[in-house]
Amino acid sequence: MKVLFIEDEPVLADEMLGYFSTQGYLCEVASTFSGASEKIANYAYDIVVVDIGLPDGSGMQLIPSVVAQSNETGIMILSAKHSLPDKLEGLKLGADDYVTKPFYVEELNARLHALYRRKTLKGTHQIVFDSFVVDPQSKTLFHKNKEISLTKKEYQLLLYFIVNKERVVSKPSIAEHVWGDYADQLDNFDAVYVHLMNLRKKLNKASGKDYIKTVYGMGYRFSS
Amino acid sequence: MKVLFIEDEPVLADEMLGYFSTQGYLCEVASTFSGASEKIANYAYDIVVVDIGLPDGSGMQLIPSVVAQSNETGIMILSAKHSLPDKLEGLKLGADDYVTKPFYVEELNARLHALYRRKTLKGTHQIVFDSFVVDPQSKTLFHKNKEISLTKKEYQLLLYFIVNKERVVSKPSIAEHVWGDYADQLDNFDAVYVHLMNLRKKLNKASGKDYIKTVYGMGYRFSS
DNA sequence: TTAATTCTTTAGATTTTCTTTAGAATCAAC
DNA sequence: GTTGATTCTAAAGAAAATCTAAAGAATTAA
Repeated sequence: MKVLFIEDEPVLADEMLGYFSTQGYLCEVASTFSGASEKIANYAYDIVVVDIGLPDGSGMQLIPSVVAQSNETGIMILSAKHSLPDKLEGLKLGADDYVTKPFYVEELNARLHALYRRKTLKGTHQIVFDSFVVDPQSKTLFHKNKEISLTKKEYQLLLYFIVNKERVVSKPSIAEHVWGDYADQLDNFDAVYVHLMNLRKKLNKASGKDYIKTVYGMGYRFSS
Repeated sequence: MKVLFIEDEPVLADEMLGYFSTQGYLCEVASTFSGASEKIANYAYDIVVVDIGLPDGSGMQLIPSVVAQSNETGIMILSAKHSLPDKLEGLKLGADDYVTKPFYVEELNARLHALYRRKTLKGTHQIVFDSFVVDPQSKTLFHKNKEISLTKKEYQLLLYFIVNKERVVSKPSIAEHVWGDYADQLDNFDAVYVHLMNLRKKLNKASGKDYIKTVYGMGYRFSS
């Protein structure tokens, strides 16, 4: 689970980072409004924990941008006890829950867990391109209501192509994003080739169209 | 919505009663452990709000009896700020959420609303899929009026599949939801496998159909 | 045109994941 | 406590996915 903590108090930020890292969360911290904005715009998080009181702006204003980015991301508000109107306002803006400062990290942990569970149950957000539909929930691909079974690697490849639609992506960057840290262990790009071709064939077979075009010497471009 | 407030402080009890009555709730108050026990045993509530600190016993001990009475009833704990262990204990016993004293009634209101929504989603009466019927009350499964005996784990598995019908659920999420906090203690997923296969066989034997399909590398999908 | 590079395709080896079975440990009812 | 049912562990075999390798095709650059 990937969590972004937006908190300007270094002591509290450190405590949360320390605790939740050991709990197996993938943690990131932003200490300013602008820093948080940038992270929200560029990365996807399962949960964003936002402190309302920030030095350079109200965390409240961050909530809509999180919602806009992905409504699968859970939003947890941290706020001082006496600012109830803030909390209610936050919930209205799309936050899912809030915890009052001061609090025990264990309590926040319990709430984050509950929030995550609730969120993962929902999220029927689907990605559409041409006559294809990708359902991230079930990690399946449909073409005109017919399911096209993809292997894990093929699915990840497809997602990376969709994210970079109409752009040329190089093999090294594909390797890095689909294979992650283990990309170096691949002696060559044979595996990339093979999975790419398999995905290409499946898409072609279902639709009769070539979605993945080769850009010789550069990489591949996915376009509809 | 019918709510039982278990609270011994008259001032707070009055405040809640006054506020929630105007909000259109059907409210009842119990100020002692014994009084609360009696009400729980004899009436059905949508939500029970229970204060942990009561003069003649811990509200904690009331939780199991509420759960036993009906697992459709939502349970909200009220507790002092410094009694975190109590709260966690309460959640383990089956409570759904908690609010720390002191609190604003608006906050409690927001939480009760959220809790109610969550609870009513869960479906109460009987769950039907194909020629199967699940009766959550008695926790039994029927196929064309013939009872199919399920073990506890198999029943929980089935329920989790039904909730996530037509979606792929991963083994880790199955482990988390069926085995709960103890999921980590399972060294591997052998147990998940075994119970899953047993359930699959029972469903298949009764109906001749395969309801649980394997999605290689992803998990399983339950579909009718 | 030719050589070098990059890409495609295929087949089989390797690894991972799933199924099945059997028996040990645990739990619950008597 | 004893018994029976349930749950968990372990291990072996099956199935699927992934990777490797190698040969042929396409593209580019000299």
